[in-house]
Amino acid sequence: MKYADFLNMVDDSTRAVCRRVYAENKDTIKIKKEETAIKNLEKILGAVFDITYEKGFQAMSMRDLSRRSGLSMGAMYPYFRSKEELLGIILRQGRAMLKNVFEKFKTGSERPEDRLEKVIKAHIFLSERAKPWFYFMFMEAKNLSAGERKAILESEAYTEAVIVEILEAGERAGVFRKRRHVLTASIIKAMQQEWYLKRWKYARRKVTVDEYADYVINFVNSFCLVQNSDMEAN
Amino acid sequence: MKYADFLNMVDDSTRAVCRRVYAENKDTIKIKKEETAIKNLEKILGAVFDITYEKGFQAMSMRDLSRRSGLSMGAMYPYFRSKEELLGIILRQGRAMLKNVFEKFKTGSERPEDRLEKVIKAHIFLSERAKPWFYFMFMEAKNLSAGERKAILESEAYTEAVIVEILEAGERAGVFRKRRHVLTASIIKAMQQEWYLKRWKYARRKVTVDEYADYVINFVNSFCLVQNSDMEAN
DNA sequence: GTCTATACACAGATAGAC
DNA sequence: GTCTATCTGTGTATAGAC
Repeated sequence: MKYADFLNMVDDSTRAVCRRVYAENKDTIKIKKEETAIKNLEKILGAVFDITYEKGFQAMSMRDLSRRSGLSMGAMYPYFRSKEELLGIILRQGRAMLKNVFEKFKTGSERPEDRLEKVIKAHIFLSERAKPWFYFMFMEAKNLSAGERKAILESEAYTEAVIVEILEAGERAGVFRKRRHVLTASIIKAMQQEWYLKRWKYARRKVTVDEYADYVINFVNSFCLVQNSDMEAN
Repeated sequence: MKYADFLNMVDDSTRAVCRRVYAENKDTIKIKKEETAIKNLEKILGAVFDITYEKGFQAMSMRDLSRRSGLSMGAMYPYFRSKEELLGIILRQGRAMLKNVFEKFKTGSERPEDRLEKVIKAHIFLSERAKPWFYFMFMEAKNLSAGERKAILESEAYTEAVIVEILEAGERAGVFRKRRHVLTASIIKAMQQEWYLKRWKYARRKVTVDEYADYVINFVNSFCLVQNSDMEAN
């Protein structure tokens, strides 16, 4: 699977995501006209990601956000009751995106080595497609209320458990070596995170997401596969 | 090399670090008595790390810091001119710790595979010894002034370059495979970061730093070392 | 050296005109 | 729906007593 294939399988365009955000928060968003709401949500969320990437969510003032989004303070607040609620909306949506993709890609193939590759790549490709969301979720996860924090941890545990399950199935099937699968899964997640946490590095070096994903798969297979026949360099 | 061996080779106890912080900032710190200064620096830095781990440096108010450190506002400010300068002092010291350890461990052994192991482990062990410093440096690196930001990037590039150099030497010596060494080095760094970014996870699972470091070395060697089957094929 | 009290800028949030 | 003007709390930093 290549990134181009992935894009054909999911619709996580900015517009589509904002439409979902609107639909799922209709009770708190005070704007009635859907088109207006989606258009402004795009401006607001885009501005949040830009500013947050530069200096973090805490350091972003609502005046910063107003300036960058092109909306006045009075025009923004009908979209959320408080800055903290805005944070919650973004994190909830981000988790939902990740979970949806995992549900879609964790099944289907029969061979464990194919399932592993699909799940790892799906995560990396989604983080490429929705880079600002992933960067945001990681960086702002620490500033959360108890409830939000719990949700993040559960989301982390879930994606890790999916990988562990695949590794165990592969060991039973005799294609993966006996390892400490929980540790392996953690390290795989670290490799995936690297992609969206150090976005500037790979952009500057002109490493594509397909190259990176293939490199990770190769790295993981060297360690996990029983017969180590990765003759293909890179 | 085990963590216990590492601890015998470096002195990065809280006290020793605070002594160095005082020595290197004597021009801006207004306290004359060294003992008083070091004692209070320990309180201040400890409180900064505690609060920052919970909610980030930006969200930490100076009143928070005063309460947690046990010093009044008036008693803290002689140690730094502003909150931003406090940030700078911590980051500068953290970079120096990392650089010192790298300089110490990157040479010595002759065989590239031993050098690689030593450098990887030294980084992980230092991050264990000085966990709050590393977590802090990673999480707060984004909120920096231009000068500080540049220094962080150079520090990143330096540690990566050391690893790349070892991988290249190993390839020339015929012990490491031909790979995209820059990508490998990036991924190794991601594995190292995992240890101090997800400290709670490994603490809860009772994974020791020696276990983690050995697992990483094993993972990396699977990918990098020329295998017996390869040599037979040649 | 360390304290308390305070200056004053800026934060998040809202009211009310249009 | 969107604007400007404004309320009120909290932030960083300092002055001056002890």
